[in-house]
Amino acid sequence: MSNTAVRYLTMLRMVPRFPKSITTTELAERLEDHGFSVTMRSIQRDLEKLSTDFPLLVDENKRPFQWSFDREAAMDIIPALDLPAALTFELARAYLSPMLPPRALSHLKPHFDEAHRTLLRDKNPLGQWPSRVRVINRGLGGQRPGIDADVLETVTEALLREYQCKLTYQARNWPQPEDIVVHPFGLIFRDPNVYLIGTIEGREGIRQLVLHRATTGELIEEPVERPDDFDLDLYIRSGAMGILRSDEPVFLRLRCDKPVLNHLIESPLGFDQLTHDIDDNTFEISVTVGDTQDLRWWLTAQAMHCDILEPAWLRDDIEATLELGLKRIRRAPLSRST
Amino acid sequence: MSNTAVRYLTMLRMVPRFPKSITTTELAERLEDHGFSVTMRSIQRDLEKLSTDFPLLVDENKRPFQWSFDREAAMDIIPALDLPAALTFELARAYLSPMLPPRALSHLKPHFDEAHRTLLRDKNPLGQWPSRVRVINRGLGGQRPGIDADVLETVTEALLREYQCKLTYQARNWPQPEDIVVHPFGLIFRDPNVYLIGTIEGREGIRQLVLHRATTGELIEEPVERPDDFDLDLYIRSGAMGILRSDEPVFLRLRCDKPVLNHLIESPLGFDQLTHDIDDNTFEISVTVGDTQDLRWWLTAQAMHCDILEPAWLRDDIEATLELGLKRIRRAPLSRST
DNA sequence: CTGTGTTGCGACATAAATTGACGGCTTGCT
DNA sequence: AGCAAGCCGTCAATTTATGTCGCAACACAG
Repeated sequence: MSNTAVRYLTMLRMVPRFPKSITTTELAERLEDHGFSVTMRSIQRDLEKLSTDFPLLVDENKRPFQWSFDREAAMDIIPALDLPAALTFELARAYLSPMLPPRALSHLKPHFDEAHRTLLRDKNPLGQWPSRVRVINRGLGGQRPGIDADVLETVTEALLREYQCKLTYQARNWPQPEDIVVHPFGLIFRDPNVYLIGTIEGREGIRQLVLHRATTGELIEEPVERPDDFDLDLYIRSGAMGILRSDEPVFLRLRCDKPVLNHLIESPLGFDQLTHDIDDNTFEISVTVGDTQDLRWWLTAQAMHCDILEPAWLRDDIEATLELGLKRIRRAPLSRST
Repeated sequence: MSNTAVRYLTMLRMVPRFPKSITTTELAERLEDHGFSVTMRSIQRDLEKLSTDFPLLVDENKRPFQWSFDREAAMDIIPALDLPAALTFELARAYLSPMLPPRALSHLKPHFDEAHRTLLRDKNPLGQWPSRVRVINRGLGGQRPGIDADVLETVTEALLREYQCKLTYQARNWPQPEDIVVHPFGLIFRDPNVYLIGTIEGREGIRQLVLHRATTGELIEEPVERPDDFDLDLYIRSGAMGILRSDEPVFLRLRCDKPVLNHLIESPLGFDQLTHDIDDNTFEISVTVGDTQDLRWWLTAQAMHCDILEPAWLRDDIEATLELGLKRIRRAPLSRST
C-alpha cells in the first residue's frame, strides 16, 4: 500500500488532543522511528492537507508550530462501530456515570459521543432509541465527590511514570490545606471514593489520600521512593482499607425461601455454587464467596428470608448485628424529637 | 487532501467486523453516496492494498467476494489514546466486567485491548501498571447469568430497528422451551439480569422475558405492534419490576454515629443532603432519596450505627425486618443439620 | 542590536501513484 | 449452453507525492 496513506494515519495518531501539542520536528523524529523517512517539508504539507479533513488545530504563534487534535472532536474508529457495539457503549456510560469521577469520564466522552451518533444516525430513523433501554443501578445512588480536574490527571500520570507529585491537600483532621509532596504507590477506586496510597515526603508511614480532598496537583519529575516489597494487594488485604475482614474466602451455606430468593439460583454468587431443592418452598445453596462488607449487609437484610447454615461464626455475626440494630431502633429517638 | 487517503479511511470504516461482510459492489454504492465515484476496479485494488496494512479478511468462495474486518483486531483510534484516557478505559473494564453480560462486553473488547496496549507500551517501560491500580467492586460479586451470543444481538437490533424477533424461550413455569415471536418494547438492565419487555405474539399482556432464558434468537423483519401510549419509564414506575416500592422520593433523616458513617458526609446520598453535627460522636443528615430495595438493605444493616428519625414508617419497616430476621436466625437449624 | 540557527513556505522537476478502460477468464444461475 | 456479474492483468494518461532549493520570518543568545 502506498505508504503515504499509512503515514497519514500514523501521523494522525501521533497528534495529541488539544491541551497537548506536537511540532513538525517531533513528528519527523517519531515518524522516523516508525520507519517513515520523509522531509520536514512533506510533514508540513501533510499536516495542512490533513487539516482539511480532520479537526486539527495549529497554534502558529509559537514558532515551531504547535499542532493538536480538537479536544472534543469525535473519535474515528476503524472499523466503524456496529449497532450492538454502540449500544454497549451506551450501556457502559449508563453504568459508569454514577461510578467514576466526572473528570475520568470526560476522557471517554468522545468515544461515547461516537457511539451515540452511530445509534442515532445509522439505522434508527426515529431517533427513539433512548426511550427503549433503561439501566437500573444498584446502590444508594449517592453522589460521587468531585475530584479536581488536574488532580486525577496528575496523580495517574505520576503513578504510571513513577514520579512524585505535589498536591494541595487537607486531611479531615488538618486545620487547613497544605502543600505536600507525595510518593504515589497505588490508586484504589472504591465505590464512592478514590484513594491514593503512598507516602508524604518528610512524614512517616504509608498514607491514604482521598483524592477529592486535594485541590491542586502538579507532577514532579523525580523518581518515587518506594519500598521494594510494597504490594498493593497485600496492602489491601492487610485490612488497611477496612474492607475485607479477612483474605479467606467464606464457604457459605444458605437455606433460602423460594419465591423471594429465586434470583440466587439464576445469578449464582460464585462459580462453585451448588443448589438443591429441599421442598416446594425452600432450597439450599452452597458457595464460596469473598468475606466482604456488602455480603454482611446483604445477609443482614435477608435474614428474614434465609437461614445461614454455615459458617456458624458468620451467623453469629449477623445475629449480633440484628440484635444491636433492633435494640437501637427500639429505643430510638422519637421522630419529632430534634 | 488527496481524496485517495480519505477514501481509504472511509472504506475501512465501511468494512464490518467479521461475522458480517461487505462486497465490492456494496462498497461502490456506499462510496458513491459519500461522494467518491470510482471504478469497481479501483475498489478491488484498494482492498488488496489495504489488506497488507490492516487485518482484512476475504472470503473468496462466495463470488462477490466477502470482505470483513478481523473480529478481534485492535481498533485504531484517531487520535491515539493518551495515558489518562487509556487508564479510564481500564477502570471502565474493571467496573463493567461484573456488571455487563459477557457477550455485551465482547463488543468493547477491542477497545479495552487498545487501551491496555497503550498503557503497556507507551511510557511505562516497566509494565508495572497493573500492580498500581485496584478497583474494589461493590455488590456480592455474583456471576452474571450467561446470555446467548445471538440472543442479545438479535434483541438489540430488533429493538433499535423496531422489528419483531423470534426467540426460543423457556419461562420458569413452562414445561419446555417454546419458539415465540416477540414484539419488543424495551430492554432493562438491572444488575444481575437483562429483561426484555414486550408482548408475545398470540398472547395477552406485556411480558418480561429474562434474556438468559432464551437460547436462540432471530430477527423478523416485520414492524413491531406497540400501543402508542407505552412508556418504558411509566412501566418501570408502575412497579412491574418490583423495584421501587413507590415513585415517591423519601425524605430521610438519620442520626449517625460518627466514626462509622463518616463517609456519608463526604459522599452524600443525594443532591440536597444537609449535615449537621450534634456532638463529637454524632451527626444528623437529612436528604431526599429514592425508595429502593437497596436503601432498605443498607438501612437494615446500618441500624446499629444510626437512628432513622424520619420517616417513621420506614423506621417501622426496618424494625419489622430486623425483628423477623432475628426471630428467624434464633430458631435457625443447627449448622450441621443437613 | 545583531548574528545564527531553526522553521515555514513557495516553486519546480522528478519519481511514484492512482485511475479508468479494455479484455480475458472464472463462477454461479437459469 | 448461455448469460450476467465479478475478478484480475495490463497499459497509458493523469494526478500526486516528494526532495530540493531559495527566501523570509522568527527565536534566541550574546
